[in-house]
Amino acid sequence: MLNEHSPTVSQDCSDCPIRHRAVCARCESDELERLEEIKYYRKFEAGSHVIWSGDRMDFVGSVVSGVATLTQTMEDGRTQMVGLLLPSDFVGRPGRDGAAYDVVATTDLVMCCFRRKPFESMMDSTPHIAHRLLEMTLDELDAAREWMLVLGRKTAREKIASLLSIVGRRDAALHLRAGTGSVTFDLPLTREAMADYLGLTLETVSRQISALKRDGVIRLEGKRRIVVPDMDLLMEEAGDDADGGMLA
Amino acid sequence: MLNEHSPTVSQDCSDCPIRHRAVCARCESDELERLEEIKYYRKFEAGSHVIWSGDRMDFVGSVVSGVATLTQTMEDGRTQMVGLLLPSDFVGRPGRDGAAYDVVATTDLVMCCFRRKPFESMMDSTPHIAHRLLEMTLDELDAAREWMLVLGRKTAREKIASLLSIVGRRDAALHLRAGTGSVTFDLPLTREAMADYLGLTLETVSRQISALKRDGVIRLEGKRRIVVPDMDLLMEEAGDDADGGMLA
DNA sequence: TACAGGCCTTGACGCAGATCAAGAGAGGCA
DNA sequence: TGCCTCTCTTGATCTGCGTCAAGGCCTGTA
Repeated sequence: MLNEHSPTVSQDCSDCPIRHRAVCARCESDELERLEEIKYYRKFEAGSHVIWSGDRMDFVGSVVSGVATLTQTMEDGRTQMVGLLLPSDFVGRPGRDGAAYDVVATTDLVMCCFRRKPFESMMDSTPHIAHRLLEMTLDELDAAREWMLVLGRKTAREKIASLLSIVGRRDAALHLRAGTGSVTFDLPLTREAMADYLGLTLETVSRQISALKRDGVIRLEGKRRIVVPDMDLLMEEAGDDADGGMLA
Repeated sequence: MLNEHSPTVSQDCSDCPIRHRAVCARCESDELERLEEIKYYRKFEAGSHVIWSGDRMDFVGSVVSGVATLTQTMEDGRTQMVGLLLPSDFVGRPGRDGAAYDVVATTDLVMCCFRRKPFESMMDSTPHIAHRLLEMTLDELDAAREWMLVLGRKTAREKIASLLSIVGRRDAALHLRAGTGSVTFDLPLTREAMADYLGLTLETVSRQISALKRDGVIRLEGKRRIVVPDMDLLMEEAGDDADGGMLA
């Protein structure tokens, strides 16, 4: 839309990195062929808007690579992130014309898109897609509720630890590594974006990250790469039970 | 379960008060007949648990009348409400064995229940149910995200106003009254439950309600009945645009 | 080499809301 | 009638985080 530099990319579903986690995960090969006919790839540069809140939304799609955020903004400028979109996450709401939130690429982003109307009719005809979408939506609802606990009841330190543990676990799951012991991952968010996620100010985020570093809970390699020597310790700092939250 | 006084109630779907809003809203009469065969009513007394977090969940269902809450509790006792279940709302997660949250009746409650397994197979065979459930889940996700903004970025006064405006609008929608001008409704929550919903303490809730009363934004008839002389004013106090949130 | 613009860190101070504490209503029950 | 319990209100004080402000680091540009 706004971004003129959105070349399309051509790729085959069979070697798609999110083939088994995205909305198409349950599709049989014939269903996949039909999807393949209506899909197209779009690239977004870091910082660009994928969707503007209130705009008409004529496509839905999956994040293939990169990270995007879902944010709400109040009239006076206060903003709250309400979703963090990582590879395999679904964007868009079938059955609704307008977008309810801003979607912004925080890194370079590749999305696998479908025009909304054809996708909606495919949903009606192929239960595997509708079923998978329901499952993913229920997972997102769980994640949102987990986040309500973070926003409503956790301290600033616990909030930071919660964010790191969630991203760490998602990253571990994506790369099929164990979600315990030492974990290293990129956190592709500015301090301000983290603050918007956690309902904090960027100064408080900075202070608490420094404190966790000082206490040996995390190490930084550069500004954005996080090393967690002991994932269990981090989760304890997050105030979660040892068996963690309910992210898929 | 815990409540020994759970007599079943017999009722016909055709004069069910939530017939056109619940998970069965889209069902044709033959589908309704099949649902009617596997449904049963349960009553819960105010204060009793409908479901305990972590327990095996062998039924799903709809709230027919009354109010229930969905809450999470941390090990040290901090609790956050993550859902407010009003008539027509769906309880339970098809495809998952264990309950993720506590469900507690805050008033006397009537639920229309289905055993989980039969319901799941009906979902597979009747797309109207699965489709409606997806739609309701997407609405709930929107409501949860709306609530994340409330929890993360709003002041105590705005939080109270937001809660009142959401319950007021839901109540107006249920009784098919206009959602503007003067509105009166029951708020069947204790100050503590409101605090758990809003990420506040009960003292702050009490103080802010007194302040809104003092400023003429609301009036109380008894402790639980709220009169909102001007719904637009309340929504302004909530920090929402005049056209409000996105609750269905 | 110098300068500008992002992004991040750290310090000082203030305030919204938490905490601690006391007491008032309003049933329910003997 | 009196007592108990549950819920709510209000006051006094404390504190975690926000706000304001200054400066450091890194990258890109000339």
